[in-house]
Amino acid sequence: MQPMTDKYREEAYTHADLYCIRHSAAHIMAQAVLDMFPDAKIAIGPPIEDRFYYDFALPRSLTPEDLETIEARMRDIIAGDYTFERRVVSADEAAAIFADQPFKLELIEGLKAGQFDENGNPIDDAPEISLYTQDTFTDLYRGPHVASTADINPDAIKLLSVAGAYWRGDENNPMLQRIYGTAWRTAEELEQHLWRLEEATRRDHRTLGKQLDLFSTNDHVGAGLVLWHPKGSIIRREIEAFWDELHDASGYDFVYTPHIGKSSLWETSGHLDFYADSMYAPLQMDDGQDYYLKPMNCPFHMHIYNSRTRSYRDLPLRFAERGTVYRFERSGTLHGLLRVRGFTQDDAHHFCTRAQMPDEIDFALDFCLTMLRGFGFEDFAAYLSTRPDKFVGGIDDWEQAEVALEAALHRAELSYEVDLGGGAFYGPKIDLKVKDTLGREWQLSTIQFDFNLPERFDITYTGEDGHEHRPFMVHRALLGSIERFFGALIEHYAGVFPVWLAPVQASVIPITDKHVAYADEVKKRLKAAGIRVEVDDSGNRMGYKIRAAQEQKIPYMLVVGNREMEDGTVAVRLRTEEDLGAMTVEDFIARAVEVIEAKSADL
RNA sequence: GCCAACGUAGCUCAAUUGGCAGAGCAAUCGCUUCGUAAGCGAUAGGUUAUGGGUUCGACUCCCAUCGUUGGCUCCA
Repeated sequence: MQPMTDKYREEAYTHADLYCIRHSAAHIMAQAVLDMFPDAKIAIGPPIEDRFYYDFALPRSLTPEDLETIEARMRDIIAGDYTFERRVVSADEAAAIFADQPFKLELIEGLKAGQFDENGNPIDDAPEISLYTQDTFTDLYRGPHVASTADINPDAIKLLSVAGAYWRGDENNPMLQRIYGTAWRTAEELEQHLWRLEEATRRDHRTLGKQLDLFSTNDHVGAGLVLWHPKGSIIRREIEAFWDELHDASGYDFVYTPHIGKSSLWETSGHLDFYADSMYAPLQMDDGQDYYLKPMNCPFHMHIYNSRTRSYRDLPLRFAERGTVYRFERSGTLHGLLRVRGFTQDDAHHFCTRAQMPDEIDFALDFCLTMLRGFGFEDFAAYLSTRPDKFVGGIDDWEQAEVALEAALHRAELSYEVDLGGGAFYGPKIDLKVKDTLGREWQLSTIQFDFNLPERFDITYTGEDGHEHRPFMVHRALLGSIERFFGALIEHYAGVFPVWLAPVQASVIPITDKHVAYADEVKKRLKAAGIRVEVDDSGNRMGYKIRAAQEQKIPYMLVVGNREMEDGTVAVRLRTEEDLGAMTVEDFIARAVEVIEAKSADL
């Protein structure tokens, strides 16, 4: 279980040929853009995961047609078989070469001072300045490149999109135009990559949410505020029922707290100091008080803790709540269910003594994995974030907490990356991401120490020694937000939910109107067994009804005609297109109930 | 918030240079009563996101607002 840092990852990629291919492709693209816009100012153009980009300041906005032109020009340059020639120069020489390229001059200054490299990443030492030239284009780059432009496969490159990006990632800087492209060794690899992109589109939870009638948002309600439709709500209720069941079995106390609280509460918690910008504006009432919609549940839980004296005998104490919180996220950041303004955190706060703390973390991580595995996620990526430069609390507490987090990761046999100094100012944390069937990572769970709020709310317990002590407090969210989790779940399953989550589990399909009464009878019996079932009594033919059920990804289609009516059976067709033939209603119920109770992925 | 694109029927999309807003699916009503992914016909459905402007005339051009999308920034 080796920790793998970002730096290590980047190193590994640097030496791979795809890194060279993409970086070289970026340079070729920059040359193509300069051919088209001789006055263009070029910024940076690094390879990134699966792709590359280059940023430009251009006299006008690029259009999708421009991308085609640029791509065609890139193929010409590739066909030209121009060598990538490396040259080491002094900073002054470099400055002379890039005299009319202000972004490059800034980078050269950075290289000279040893502040950041040619991609704008922070570095320690001043490296030598090397240039690469192909044909008419020269760029700053440490290397390596492919030998010649002809080493790029013209059938394995594609420009993907154009987007705005701030120079050096700082929103106070000018906005540049960024062209994203992708480059691979072979046309097959490119094809595969494009297929993955299409597959991601096919699984898009926003599209599926509409098709399956799961949820919507609405101009009249407000951006980032989700309406859960009946079918989406069924899934949510199943998620929540499972969540309740596990929490009940694991020593949690359930709590409920209000949606708003007085300004003084958020002053005490510090939220108004740090996060006022992303909180909804206050409700100003006649009592002279300002009330705020809650951006977090913690302050309320603090007050529940503080509502009486606590003994070490009470600890560990675990308050759990699915609390709906509101954050006024910047408009440009909203995205389907994944980034919204009103969402339900599956929150819990653990309070424990110093001695209990390591076990408490073990417990929290185990619990987390149990829950996520229950939803069919098997592949996890863990991230440990440690103490930043600015922090509150004692260094000893931080160190013990970090040790406990790391030990829990080892015990759970999770590989993880360490983000040194990446923790929040109030405590170190573990973030857990799940990988879906396409290998994409979804940030869901977090287990996070807090050395700030216990202090601010002055929470204590009476120890064995009769004195007051400060408990350790841990925030913990497993699914993160129910909305975001739902989005991830939709995409993970591509809307083809396991039976226990499927909004409609069985569709009874009468072949003609004569069979509707029997279909209703079947429905009644299935319903009594707790199966979510509907009868398709539309005037359509059987084939049409099957198609309709198939499109709604309903797991079981129960066809009933004369034969079934006489025998008291149903003809079972699965959404996998497998035909199980006729079986008695009791047999079907037994099978379905077993699958549902086991939360099985199979039908 | 920033850059860019977009917003037409419940859904997916058309509509020539500014000149009568249309199709498929879904819905409704008929006909059909059918054996494992779309039977036939008819009807209805619109202040073209909202508000303003230019014009004889605006879905089309301009401005503002709201929303969506791709990114950037942010994400307690």
